[in-house]
Amino acid sequence: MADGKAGGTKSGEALLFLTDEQLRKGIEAMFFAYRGFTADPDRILEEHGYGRAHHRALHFIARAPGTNVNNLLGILGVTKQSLNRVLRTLIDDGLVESRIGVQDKRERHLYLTETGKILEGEIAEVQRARMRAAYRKAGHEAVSGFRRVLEAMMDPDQTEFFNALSGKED
Amino acid sequence: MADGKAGGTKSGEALLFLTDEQLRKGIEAMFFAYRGFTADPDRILEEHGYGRAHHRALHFIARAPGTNVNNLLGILGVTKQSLNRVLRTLIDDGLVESRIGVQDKRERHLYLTETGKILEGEIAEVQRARMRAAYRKAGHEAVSGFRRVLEAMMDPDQTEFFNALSGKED
DNA sequence: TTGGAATGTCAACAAGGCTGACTTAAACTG
DNA sequence: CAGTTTAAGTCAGCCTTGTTGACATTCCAA
Repeated sequence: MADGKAGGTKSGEALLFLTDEQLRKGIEAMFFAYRGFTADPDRILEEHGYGRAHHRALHFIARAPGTNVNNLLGILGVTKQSLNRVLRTLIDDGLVESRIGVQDKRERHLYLTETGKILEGEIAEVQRARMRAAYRKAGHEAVSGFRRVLEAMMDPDQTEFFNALSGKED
Repeated sequence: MADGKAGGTKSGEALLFLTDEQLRKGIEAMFFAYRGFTADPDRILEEHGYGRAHHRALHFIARAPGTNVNNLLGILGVTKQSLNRVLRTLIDDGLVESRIGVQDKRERHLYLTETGKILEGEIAEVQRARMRAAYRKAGHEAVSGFRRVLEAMMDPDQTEFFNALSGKED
């Protein structure tokens, strides 16, 4: 409390003078934007009787086909039991296939079926569409700033997952 | 599908060439960042036996003291029954005060009590701290891009609430 | 061969969304 | 003034998605 505020130091270039008000706007922007971000997927999922948890599973299985359950648990940050319920549904509905590991037969490797790929693709497309539109509205010079702030906001372990998923090149 | 890709056109300045891969990274960044964004508040809330729903109510009451229930419903995008449960708890616990309207006695105007202000302030501070740190890490030129993309991602009605809450000046 | 890891399953529970139905009080309107 | 609409609250019940705890199975590795 006693620290910020006054810019006793040098330049003004590297130092950010962020009022609580500016920070609060950023916070509220995150809140409202996240709602928009999930709105389109939610609509499609609802038609199929699924929720966000199903989407998250589909997304990351699509992203890393053959991933095992433990890895998925780490990424999603939920309990085994919670994920299992969702996964069970997706497997029973024929959207996800669970193959027993070859080297380690305890592990189950997860893949999307053709049906699974269709639904995942449909959802991914509306989500990309919104992202595309947002980038376009904001201007391309906004994109890198957006991404940099988001990455800086993650917890370190989340950042690891994020980077591990990245296809290296951006 | 047949359109994007090839940059047949002029410059390259105004046009964005966004691969699905780049969009996907933005999507995943949103996912992981939002988790970071809520992590600190969640911790504090848990100590008090509250959840995110309580935080959202506290936040917007703090932001717009004297707001009525209907307005809050609009901002939060939940049902009356859902909000009521949370509000009931906060009122019973003495964090929120509900005053009958003067002009319109049907309305209830909501205010934080001193206790409510303390908890809200505590949560707001850790959230601002993370936002501040993220801005600092990302560099100040990233901030405006971040904000512009988020605003562009909102649904129009959410944008309205967002702007209505803003103290005009940024 | 035994300990531990990975997975799955059952049961129970809680938070926080939802819908629908209904009440009360106040305000508005013809 | 009567009737309708609006704001809020409440009751009951449902769903998703998170949580714990207990326990079985499988199978790798020391």
